[in-house]
Amino acid sequence: MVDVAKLAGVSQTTVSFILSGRSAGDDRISGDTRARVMEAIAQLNYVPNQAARSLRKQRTERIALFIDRLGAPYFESLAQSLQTAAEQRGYSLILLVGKSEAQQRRVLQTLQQGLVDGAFFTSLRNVHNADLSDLTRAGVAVVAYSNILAAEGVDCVHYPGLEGAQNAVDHLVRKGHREIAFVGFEHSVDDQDMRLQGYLEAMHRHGLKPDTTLVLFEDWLSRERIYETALAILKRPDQPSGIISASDFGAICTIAAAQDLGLRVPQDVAVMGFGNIPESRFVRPSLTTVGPDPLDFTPAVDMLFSRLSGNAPAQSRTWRMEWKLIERNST
Amino acid sequence: MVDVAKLAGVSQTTVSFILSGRSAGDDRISGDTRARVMEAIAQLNYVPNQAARSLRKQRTERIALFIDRLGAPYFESLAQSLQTAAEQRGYSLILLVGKSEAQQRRVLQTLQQGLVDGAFFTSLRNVHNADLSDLTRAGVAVVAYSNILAAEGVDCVHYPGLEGAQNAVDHLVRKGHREIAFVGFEHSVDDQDMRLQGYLEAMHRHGLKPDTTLVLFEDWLSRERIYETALAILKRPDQPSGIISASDFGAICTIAAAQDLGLRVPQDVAVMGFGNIPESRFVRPSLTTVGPDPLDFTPAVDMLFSRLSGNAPAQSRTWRMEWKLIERNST
DNA sequence: TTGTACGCGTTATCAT
DNA sequence: ATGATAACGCGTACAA
Repeated sequence: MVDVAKLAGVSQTTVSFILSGRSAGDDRISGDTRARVMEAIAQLNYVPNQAARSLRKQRTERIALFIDRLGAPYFESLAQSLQTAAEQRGYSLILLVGKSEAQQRRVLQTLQQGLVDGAFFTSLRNVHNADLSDLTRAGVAVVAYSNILAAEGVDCVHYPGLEGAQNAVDHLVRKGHREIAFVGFEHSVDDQDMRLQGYLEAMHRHGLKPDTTLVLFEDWLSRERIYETALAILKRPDQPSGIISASDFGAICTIAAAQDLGLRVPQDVAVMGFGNIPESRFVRPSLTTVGPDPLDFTPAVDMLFSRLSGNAPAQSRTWRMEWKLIERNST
Repeated sequence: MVDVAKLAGVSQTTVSFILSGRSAGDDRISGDTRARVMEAIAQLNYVPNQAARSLRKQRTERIALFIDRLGAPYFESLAQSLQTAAEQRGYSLILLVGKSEAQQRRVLQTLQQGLVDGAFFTSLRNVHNADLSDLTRAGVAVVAYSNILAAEGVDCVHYPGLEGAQNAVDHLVRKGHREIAFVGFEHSVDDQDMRLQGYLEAMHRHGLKPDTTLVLFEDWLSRERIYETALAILKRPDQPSGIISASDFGAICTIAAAQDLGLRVPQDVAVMGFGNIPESRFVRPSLTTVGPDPLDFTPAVDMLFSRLSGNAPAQSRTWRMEWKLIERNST
């Protein structure tokens, strides 16, 4: 910046003023000076240094979206919404990925160190209330996609896992099924997801015997593992006639397993999933699923930016997503 | 840091020394002082400020992976490799997403402003040689996944799109097909991808008439659009008996379109894709595809880190990926 | 309309 | 074994 100033024959202050944009509607800098400075900037290929700017302004003008894996389409539209909203407000979006506990803790630490002004957490196993409080205390705006996380000043997105699973069971019962299996994943002590509970309650209500298989959360990420699990279930003597998979991902692998055993879907076994991911419309048979439709995260994004601009209440707010049962050809 | 120093009764310099880890094998700091400082840090919940550290050290100890969309599984394992390698070396990984030209340019700018020390570019339409040169000039280590990008000091990952497409055609011809269509996407002037060229050359070699449909690059991201495109092709009077889709994504939608028209895959129409994404194994029929197997990006990751540590040659290096034809049940 | 001077929170050099 | 001091590059209150 000093070099630019020197070349333009002005002081560094003037350059800074021009770049900070505060001179935009201002009458501070003369058109002539301005032109000379811009010229010098172009000539020297100058770009302001973010670290210095952040240090001085005490904000980064960046936000982060924290996910546990790439390649999961459910949060793709959230990322899009966040990025669009961020750009409109002069922020930029970065994505942070953490799968293992160690990775997630490392990411939390970089967040603490002031990497961004605001962060959006998707449902992550190793992030706890205390972590979120630490962040808000450090002045970071936080929104979390979770049914159980709760911390002062942290806004939450809730999702109807309980009701969704109940609807799924009701749907299959309506279709005449009585042996309905549930394939989900093990949660930690706290069952934040509630899909398993919804399944159990609905089965009980219908007087049906529950039949649950829970894979490890880590394995939930692996198509191979779910395929094998489905295969095992479908080979049992008491083979169910309906399978509810806790994710569309899993449901698709389950359909593959069924077909490989010579079973027709939905005639011999009905399969449904959760999430309404784009893929669910383009597998054959297309997948009956419980999920958002359309997938619009705007309210959640707005919560984050209202916190960033400081006009959000001190207490937490909640936005509850809606999930519908979308009937297609797999049930 | 001053607060910590005060509480521990030492100078700020000492605290810095302890935190920078330089005292590790050193006899500089006495065990006693060290303990007092750590105690104070814990008590005050102190975390060092990244912006200040970056400003002073002139490096961020961060690297970035630049992709054009979430939810595309092809680069998931690259992200994993990068993150693992980064953590081993004390770096952290952030993901940058840019789909539209405007977004990609904005991301390039934040990169220029010193967001990271090194960046890995996946094949992006609006990033050009000049952009990469600008970055290297700014001291950023750059590796690019691209067949045509080339800039001094930028390492590249090449992929065999040409040969891959030729193999695809050969495979279908061997299976007895003569009407083979290619569904790809429009590239900019420069055809960096080479899959179209490979298809054309192989068709010519076999004395077959090419039949290509190119969707807009933007539409390539949309399953709906590719589904419709496939539908249109399969409804033509001169319906092809084999379709090569430039991505597994597209191939899966093509299979759906075929099945919706009552066509059996592969008996009535054979379909194949590119990429060998995990999903390709778990759709039914499973997908014949041309792609890496296993998907191992280690050499590319090593190139980036050797640049970061400064022991890389000034000129560019190249690593050429291998793609195999993986025959499954869709052909 | 422009310039001077200071501080943001670190690390690094040097002196003690 | 520890401390004083000077940058790193920028934004802004205040003076001119």
